[in-house]
Amino acid sequence: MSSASGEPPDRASDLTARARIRDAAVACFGQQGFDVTVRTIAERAGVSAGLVIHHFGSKAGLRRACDDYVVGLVNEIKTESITSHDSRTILQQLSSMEEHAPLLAYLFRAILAGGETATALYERMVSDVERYLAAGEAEGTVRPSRDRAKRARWMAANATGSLLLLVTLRPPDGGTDFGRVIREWSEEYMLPALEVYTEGLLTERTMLDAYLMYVGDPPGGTS
Amino acid sequence: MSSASGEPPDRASDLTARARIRDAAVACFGQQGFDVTVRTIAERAGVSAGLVIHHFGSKAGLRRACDDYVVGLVNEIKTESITSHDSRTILQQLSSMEEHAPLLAYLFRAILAGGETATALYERMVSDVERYLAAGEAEGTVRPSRDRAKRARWMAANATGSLLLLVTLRPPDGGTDFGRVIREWSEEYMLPALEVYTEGLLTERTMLDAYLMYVGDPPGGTS
DNA sequence: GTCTATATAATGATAGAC
DNA sequence: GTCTATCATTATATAGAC
Repeated sequence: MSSASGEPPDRASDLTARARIRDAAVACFGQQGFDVTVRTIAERAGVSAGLVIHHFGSKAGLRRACDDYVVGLVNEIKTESITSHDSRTILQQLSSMEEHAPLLAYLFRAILAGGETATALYERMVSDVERYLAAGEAEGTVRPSRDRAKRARWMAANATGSLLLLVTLRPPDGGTDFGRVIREWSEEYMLPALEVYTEGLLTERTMLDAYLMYVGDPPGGTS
Repeated sequence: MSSASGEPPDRASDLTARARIRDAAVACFGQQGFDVTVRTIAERAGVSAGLVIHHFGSKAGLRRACDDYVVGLVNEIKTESITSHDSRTILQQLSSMEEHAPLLAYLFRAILAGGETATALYERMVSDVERYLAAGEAEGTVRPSRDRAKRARWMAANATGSLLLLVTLRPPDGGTDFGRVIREWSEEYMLPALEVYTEGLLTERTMLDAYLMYVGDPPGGTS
């Protein structure tokens, strides 16, 4: 089913200048944000600025191509890890692999910049969290919530947002080292998070009950 | 101690074009980020672009002036609320006042953009949270943490980060309505947060104990 | 396919009239 | 103090040679 002998394999077509430009763009966008110039990207890819436009039409076109490429890669990684029954969130999965650091950086730049792709990627993270919460509840390690979807959204927002904050507040000279950021994040927030998740934060139920009352839910359940 | 009768009051000097430009800049920066053009700001202030530069030297100078102005205002509000024994975090205090929406928007844009001012403002939020945690522990409503500073940092990061996320992900056509964002934030995250804070998330201590062991702390305390 | 040279547009900043 | 007109720079995008 392959071609005639002696021919190079088909996927070598992904090593053309077009692919090199795309890879360079993902790296540049991730490290320096979407304000990088086309010239910088071209230099990194070892081509001229004109060629970049020639292949992608415009800088916006290049951005779209990068979005598609990154989303596709994330999908691949997700699929792969699902079939291997890996029960970690997409963030954990990605951050655990050093080779995916550029991907992660791009992802966070995209979220930082807003827009449709950012929303889509974030929504995927939310549903990941919800799935793992459901699994935890099923096996009895996670207390059921009155609203699992909201809890998932809250936890995803906290994780993503606090990481976002680390990325933006520490302006690492000239380029974001995502491995470092993730390490810093887990070292800094693991203890307080586990503490509150295990033992709670408040000693009284008054605030929760007051809120439940306020939104019309009877406090204490039905029993 | 005042000047001769008939003169206009001194603080009228804050209503000059310079002040109008500064106010317009704070609003524009807050709504659209720091990429807004000087011309846009000038138009909003009702003056020419040249006058903006004339008063502030450069766009960077204008940015600095806005930073100083906003930090000053935040200080005022903080001082005011401290003397009135208001026990809310700076975020809560600011968000409760509709008239401060532009301030909040600017603050978050500054954090989003990174830099010294952002770090300073964020550190202030962190120490706010730590102070309120200490007060809660003192009056017995908050469970003491093994590391209060880290807990404060974690909670501040979650609150600020999740809000940041809302701001960036919902690209409100042409300008961020911070009142709406804050309302959405509290409606969305209040229940899951209170739930976890009151009842905890995990049913077992295994993860926490394993972590404490890992970092060298004996689980379960000293008794 | 790829490069060099150039057109075009936007923006920050300057100069000088009023 | 304020405006208009203009400059200088930078960046995207185009045109045409090779």
